[in-house]
Amino acid sequence: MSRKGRETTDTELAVLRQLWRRSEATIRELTDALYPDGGHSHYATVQSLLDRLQGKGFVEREKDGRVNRYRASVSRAELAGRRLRATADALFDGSMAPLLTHLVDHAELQPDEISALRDLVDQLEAKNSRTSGEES
Amino acid sequence: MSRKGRETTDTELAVLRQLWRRSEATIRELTDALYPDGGHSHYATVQSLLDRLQGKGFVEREKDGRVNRYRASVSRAELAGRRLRATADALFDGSMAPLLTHLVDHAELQPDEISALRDLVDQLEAKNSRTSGEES
DNA sequence: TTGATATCAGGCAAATCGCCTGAGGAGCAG
DNA sequence: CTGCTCCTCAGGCGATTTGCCTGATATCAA
Repeated sequence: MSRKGRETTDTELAVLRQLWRRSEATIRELTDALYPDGGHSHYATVQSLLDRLQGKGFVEREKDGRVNRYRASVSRAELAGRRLRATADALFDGSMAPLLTHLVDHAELQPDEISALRDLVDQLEAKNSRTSGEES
Repeated sequence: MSRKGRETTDTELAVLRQLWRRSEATIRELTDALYPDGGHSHYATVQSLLDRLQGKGFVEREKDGRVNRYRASVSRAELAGRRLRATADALFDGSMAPLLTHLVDHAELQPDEISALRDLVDQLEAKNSRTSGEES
């Protein structure tokens, strides 16, 4: 126990972002993307970030010849889910409903997003009425 | 800029929680609630937490005779909004919609919560069609 | 060999966090 | 007054985190 700080820091997240859009990358590629003029030290910085991400289980490493290839082992959506749950736990005793309400009120959705949301609610309602009173 | 760590730590949040349910409290009351067997040192700990919360603008202090009375100057919902926005910024370039979708899919809502959500969507749709194409 | 590159081990300064000590002031009982 | 209790404030401490960096080693090609 004792994850003290955040789950991921901003710089770690910057690395993850790159991995998400590439699905796989070497340290060199990541360094070039994040620090276009970076030298040896920035390379090592990225490596540190990757090490820590790996320690947190957010990144996987695979040797490809002489170089290491990294890929994200957690998706953007998963991370979002973790953060949402963390927020719900911290502020609403684990209940997600207040977050939902807040989002609907403040998300400034586009019309198409609203109708997409409506569809989701419809599906949810249908599924729920079908399985009401039964276990999964 | 550069808020490095979290916006509030867990212990700071514990203090805030107490303030939310009391609306006002002295350090003594907070200490008794958070550290039932706490002595002078825990008292000072709570004071430190309050100082930092005040520095972040989350708490206000008011002298009442000899003692200080503290109250939260940020609501639970506001803090939730901040965290949601931070998550949206970090993971979805500021867009709230993906969070909403994720929640609807994973929050395991109760039937009454679903219908409440439907009502919210209805209102949103109505308001949106009324003001479409105009500024506020 | 020389040079470029990749990897690892380890460390560093700054900041944060939770906690704590110590000094001093105000109030009250004896 | 002398104690005693309670509150406040200033300041610091050790542990940890964070982003960055140095230096050494290994592997390849020219």
